[in-house]
Amino acid sequence: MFSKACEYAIRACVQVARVTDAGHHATVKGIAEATGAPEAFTAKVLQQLVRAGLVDSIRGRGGGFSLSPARARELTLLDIVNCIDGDGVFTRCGLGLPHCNASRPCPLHEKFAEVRGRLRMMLETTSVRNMVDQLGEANAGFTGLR
Amino acid sequence: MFSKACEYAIRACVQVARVTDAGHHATVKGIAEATGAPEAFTAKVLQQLVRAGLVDSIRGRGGGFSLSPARARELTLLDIVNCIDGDGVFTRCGLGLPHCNASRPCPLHEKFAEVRGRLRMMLETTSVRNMVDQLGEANAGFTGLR
DNA sequence: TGTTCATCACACATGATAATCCATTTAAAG
DNA sequence: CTTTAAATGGATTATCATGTGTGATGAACA
Repeated sequence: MFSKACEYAIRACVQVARVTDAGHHATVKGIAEATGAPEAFTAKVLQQLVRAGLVDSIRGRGGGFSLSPARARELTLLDIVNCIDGDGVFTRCGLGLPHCNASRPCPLHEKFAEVRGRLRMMLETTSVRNMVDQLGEANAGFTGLR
Repeated sequence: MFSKACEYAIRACVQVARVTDAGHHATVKGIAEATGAPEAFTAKVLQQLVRAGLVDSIRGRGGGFSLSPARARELTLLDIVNCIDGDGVFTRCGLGLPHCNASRPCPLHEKFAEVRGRLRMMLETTSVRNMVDQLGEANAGFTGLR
């Protein structure tokens, strides 16, 4: 469905928000451990998120990544997916036909559009904050999910 | 969403059914041209479908691939997707968490399950025959869709 | 019986994604 | 001012999906 990079990005954002809530900056090392993602690759993905302005970073000792409560409330999974994977998941023809569109639909076009619309809606209405809330106290480390 | 191989497989099945309806056997060359897929790769995908028993093939001169009307009515897109891509699309965690399941769900689990269920339902209720009917007379070559 | 047209099987090549490595920059702490 | 901890950026490698090539096999036809 999504690329690995995108999956790591979503997990990372949730973890960054959690750590920010706890009053610290999140380091690549800590994020990678908590989310079960490779450290170097996580760093790459985080860079993309920072460059796009989705999360903040502070360099140097004591630095790390952060996501303010206000931003975590605004930032949706759709934003993250769009940032890493682009909008291909929502726009590309399900059968891979390059010239398929509303006016010249492939036999699956309508049904696919409906499913993808739901996916998009689901991502658009789910904020990073929602994810953190869902996690709750039970999964103290996120690690528990692995 | 699906692999290229899977997209080609679905397109190929539709074309095979069309040609069978017209009373011929479908050749790799013809299928590849009609569906706009690379010939050698199409051949490979068709082999998988044949081995799995989803379509029939006859070797030698005058041979090719066929899909009887009865089979085309039974054969669903879900069968094809399962044959080529497996069931990962429907079972894998949306965030890529290996230990995510119903009893230990990730924050997105429920919502994802709902969307994937719809996708699955959509594929399960769409037969190759349905696809051929949708195409209709207007797109005589399938090629028109490209 | 040999030529031709077709699938079949397997090896090979290419390209994109995933993952790693290393040097550089930045900033706090000692 | 040196050490240490951290992000950043570029280059490199690994893995896998995608795509190609080549020979073998089978069946019809002349």
